[in-house]
Amino acid sequence: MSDSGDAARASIGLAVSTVIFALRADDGVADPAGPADPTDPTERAEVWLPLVRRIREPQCGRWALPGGMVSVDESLEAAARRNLAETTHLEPDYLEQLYAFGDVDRSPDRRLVSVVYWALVRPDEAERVTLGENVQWFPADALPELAFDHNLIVDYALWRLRTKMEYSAIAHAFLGDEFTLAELRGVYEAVLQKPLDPANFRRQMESSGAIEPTGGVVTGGRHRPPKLYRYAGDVQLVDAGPLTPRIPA
Amino acid sequence: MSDSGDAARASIGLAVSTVIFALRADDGVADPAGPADPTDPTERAEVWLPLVRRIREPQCGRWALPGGMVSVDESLEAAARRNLAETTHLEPDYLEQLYAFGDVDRSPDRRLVSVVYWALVRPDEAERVTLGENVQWFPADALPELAFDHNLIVDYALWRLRTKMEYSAIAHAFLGDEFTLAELRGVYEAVLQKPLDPANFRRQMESSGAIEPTGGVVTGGRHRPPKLYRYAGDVQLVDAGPLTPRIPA
DNA sequence: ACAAAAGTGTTCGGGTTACACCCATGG
DNA sequence: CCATGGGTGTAACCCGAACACTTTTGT
Repeated sequence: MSDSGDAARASIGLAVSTVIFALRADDGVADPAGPADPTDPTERAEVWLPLVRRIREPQCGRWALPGGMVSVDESLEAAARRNLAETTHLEPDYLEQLYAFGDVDRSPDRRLVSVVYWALVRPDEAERVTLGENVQWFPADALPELAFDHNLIVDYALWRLRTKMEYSAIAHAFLGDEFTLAELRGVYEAVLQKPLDPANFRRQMESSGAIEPTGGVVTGGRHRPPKLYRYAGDVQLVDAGPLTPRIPA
Repeated sequence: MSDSGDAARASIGLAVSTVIFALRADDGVADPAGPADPTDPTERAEVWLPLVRRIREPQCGRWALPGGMVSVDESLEAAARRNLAETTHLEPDYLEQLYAFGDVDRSPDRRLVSVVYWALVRPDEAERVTLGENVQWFPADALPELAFDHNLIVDYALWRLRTKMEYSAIAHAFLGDEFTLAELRGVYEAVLQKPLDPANFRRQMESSGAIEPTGGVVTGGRHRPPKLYRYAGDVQLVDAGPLTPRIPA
């Protein structure tokens, strides 16, 4: 944090990028008759993310994480949100810093340091992403070769998502205000890629105090109507940065 | 990660800082009138860190984290190591990125983004720190008012240290190659600030597979000679950055 | 022999896992 | 009445906390 220093005069570019995760059913483009609703998170959902195609050198044509340079008058998170809105029209509820990537040779052009964020968005938010030649969704586990070190970055973000899902309450960022336990369990199963026991899952969630019943139910299914839940306000997200309130000792 | 952009031309300063942790006995130098009661069973080692005094504006005279600007030809971690060596002569074994701090108003001077690292050093390494008017050790839990947002940064680093101590194997970074279980337990007790049951601690460590006996013992104490241990090579540090090998699914 | 710390054994209780079983609804 | 998922009950198991107890040294 000391100022000046000769070496600093040659400027280092400062950029932000964001790994955006959403849950989508594997609708299978090769199977257009497929009945699956891509917005239904309960139907064997998977983790997807939107990428943008680079339209200039270097790495022109390659898919890359959305991002851009940081302005002098905006914070890192503000820069991430601005770039997200500009490139994908997304305004995620959950946005957390992931890591600062700063290897000397990570960009073949000029020296660039990228502070990378990761975001979680709900299906209805994901709908708003303007698709086209330049923006498209990809399944997180089967990405093409991306620009720069972005494959490494996505892998790291995926690891963080899965690790954090096990001890934190971030799953609700994929859901709306009200949800059934089956939907919540579907989020966990999609991210962790393994089936969970419905009975034990219910008890763990209820005893954690993270959720509370709204009183409503969902009718229309060919079975007993499930209760609706909402997240309790005092949910601890744990380590969403230095400003997160800590659990008292 | 896109290039150019008008807003980027006004340069943003990129700095690195490091929070260095070491364990020291509270010798009570700062409190000569009442050095802790030697019979007090709660007395144990504490977490200390070295700070440097700023010798120019802004915030001249205030204590601050060691750090400096990043050169165009060095990675972020290399910049952290270089600044550490220059200001404190430390070359820590354990060095991990903590967070990138980039609020617009965090430095009253010009716009500065700091990528902060945290390091753990052994007592023999800590000895090498050149003390004087400009460098001094402070107990982590009783810091003076530091420059800029460095109090916030240290608090966050402390939280990370204590959180990670509970699920990772970073404690060995405070110790030499060989150590007794009492010494290892002392590290945990100092960082977590609570006594641990020696019997259960032994079993947890032995069953974890993180340590293995060297065969040697320590003679000279007025008691049964304790066995010496070393860390097994395959210790998982967990989330020391994107390049850390992940636990297989 | 005694003190002190190393090291072992055992019990207890809370939490997780596995799975049997009942409930409510649409067809 | 049956199929389907929602929801409850329960026994087995695992693991950490607590603590009594034995071992081995120096004085």
